[in-house]
Amino acid sequence: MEDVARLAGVSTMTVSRAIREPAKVAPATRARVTAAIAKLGYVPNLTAGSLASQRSGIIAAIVPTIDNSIFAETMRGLTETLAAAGYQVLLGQTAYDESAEEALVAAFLGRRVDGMVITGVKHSALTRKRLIKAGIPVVETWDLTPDPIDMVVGFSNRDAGRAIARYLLAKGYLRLGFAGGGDDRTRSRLAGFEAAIRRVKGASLTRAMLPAGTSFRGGREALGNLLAQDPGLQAVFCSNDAIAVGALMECRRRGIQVPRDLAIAGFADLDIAAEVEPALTSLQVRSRTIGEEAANMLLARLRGEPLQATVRDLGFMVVPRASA
Amino acid sequence: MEDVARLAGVSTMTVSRAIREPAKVAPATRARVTAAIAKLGYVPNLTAGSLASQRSGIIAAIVPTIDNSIFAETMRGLTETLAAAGYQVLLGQTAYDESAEEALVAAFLGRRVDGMVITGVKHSALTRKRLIKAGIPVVETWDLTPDPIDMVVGFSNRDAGRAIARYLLAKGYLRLGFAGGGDDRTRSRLAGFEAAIRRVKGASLTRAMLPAGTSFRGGREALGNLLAQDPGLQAVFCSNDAIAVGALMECRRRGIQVPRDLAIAGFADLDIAAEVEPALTSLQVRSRTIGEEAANMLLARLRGEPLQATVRDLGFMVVPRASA
DNA sequence: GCTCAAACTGTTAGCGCTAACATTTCAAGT
DNA sequence: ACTTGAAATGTTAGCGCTAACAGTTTGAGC
Repeated sequence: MEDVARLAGVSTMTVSRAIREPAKVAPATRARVTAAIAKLGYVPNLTAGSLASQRSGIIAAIVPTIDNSIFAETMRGLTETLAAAGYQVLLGQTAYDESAEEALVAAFLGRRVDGMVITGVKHSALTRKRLIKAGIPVVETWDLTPDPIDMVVGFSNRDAGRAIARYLLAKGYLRLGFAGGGDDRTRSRLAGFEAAIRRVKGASLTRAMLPAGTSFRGGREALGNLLAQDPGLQAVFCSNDAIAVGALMECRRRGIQVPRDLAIAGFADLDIAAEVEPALTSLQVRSRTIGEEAANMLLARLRGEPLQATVRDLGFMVVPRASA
Repeated sequence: MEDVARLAGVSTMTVSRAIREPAKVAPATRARVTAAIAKLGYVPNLTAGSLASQRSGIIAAIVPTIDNSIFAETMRGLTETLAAAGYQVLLGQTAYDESAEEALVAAFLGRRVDGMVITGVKHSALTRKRLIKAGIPVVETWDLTPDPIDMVVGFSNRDAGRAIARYLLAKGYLRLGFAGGGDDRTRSRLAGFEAAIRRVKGASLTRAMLPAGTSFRGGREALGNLLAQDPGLQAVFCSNDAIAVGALMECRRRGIQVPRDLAIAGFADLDIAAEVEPALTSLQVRSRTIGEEAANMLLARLRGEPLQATVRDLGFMVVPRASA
């Protein structure tokens, strides 16, 4: 930076300003600085800048996995909205492992990120404590809780499970199955699904629990598992669309007609849901909006604006298609 | 850090050492420091540490998109291997946009990342220049070039296209189609595919180019497009499995039997390829290994070890299944 | 008890930048 | 010419940590 300053005939402070607040530097000076930067190929050291300014310009985002495109749209919404405000997103994956989450949070806080977006509302006590102590804005996503660490944007997984159950029951399916992974949000969906079924006389529930994070293959296996438990099964709710597509493919392989012999419903309404044959009934959540809203809540807090609400419910919608 | 030092009755330097090189601190001292850290909830400021040590402990990775799970396995291999060596991965997405790539590279270099992994071998002149000037280890991936910025690990997309063409031609299919996006690697695959077809008398090629980054829906549309151009088409090579699955679904919808009426082959051998019905013939690339090898090459260079080779060809394999 | 190297701990001087305040410049108003 | 205040630029003092070296302690060997 000193080299640039010398070449442009100004002080380093003016170079710093020319880069970060061009409006505060006279046009002629700015031009000289810009030319010097280009000539020397100077790349400002953001690490030093962060240390001096106490702002990193980085928002950390933690998702279980990016394999599963469920979270991809959320990340896209988040990244784009934050990028427009000059922030960069640092992405971490937990692989549905609480201790990995703990380590990630610690590492991110060590980098003095300006804010954090974290999937889910269930975290270890230590993670919660650290986040609260850090005093940075934190947005939890993809679920709801009356008691967020700081802010939360998402939808009620429990209500979503209940809605799918009611939809299937209303269609006359009574012997229902559930296939899904073991993460916290899936369990909430299952709880809602089960609660709605319990209220209907004659309705039954068969479960096939999969490891968290499974997809197509898991769906195929789960279908076999469910049919082994209850050969008279009428409809299956899969806790994500990848599992549902796997189940659909297994039906095809076994000659089971969907939805005539067995109805299948998915969750998250991924691209693929509308494209498979038969098209998949699914529960649409506003994945991208979750990311955008998380970004907006973060930005509002970073700007010091008072927040309207710390809990933001974006809802969901059952999307009926051919499969159920 | 000073608070911790005071509470433990040592200097800040000893605290620093207790954290980073515990072996160099006497067990009793270490215990006192650890206790003080726990008591105060101290989180070291890695930004300051990076500035002082001139090492960030961060490796940047740039992929076109994480939507498409093609790169997910590579990222997993990379992240896990680097994490074991104490490095963290900072992920950036370009959305197949060269100027976005340029901006990302600049931002990452500003953070003084210790190394960079970047998808593909075609980059803007400015990006190349900056990376070379930065003097950090750089690994290009998912393709090959005799002239890498620094190192490259992947496979020949051109040869891969050629291999698929030969496979289909050997099966007796002569009227071939190609569906794929407009990125550099896809173009290489197409070039190889076309070159192999040209050498066979009577063989023909019909193309449907899609925007880079399309998936299921793009595959369906491309199939319609191809059949409109050549109703007598015998086999289609899709430049990734998502497109191929889309094409497969469109066939089902149109009552086209695969592979009897039309054969379909994909690329990348994603999980889904083996699970759809009929199972998808695909070209397997060692996605995870690419990530692991990229990490190992980076680490070797960071440790100052002499490198065996700067170009690493991991090859590929045609995986015949039911669809072609 | 004494030597001496190894093991441990402390001191000093930045890393490259920016916040906060200080100073200079300059155009407009009198 | 002379004030005046806004605009432009400069100066000073760190941000929180670590490299490099200096100093101190320890214990094995004689």
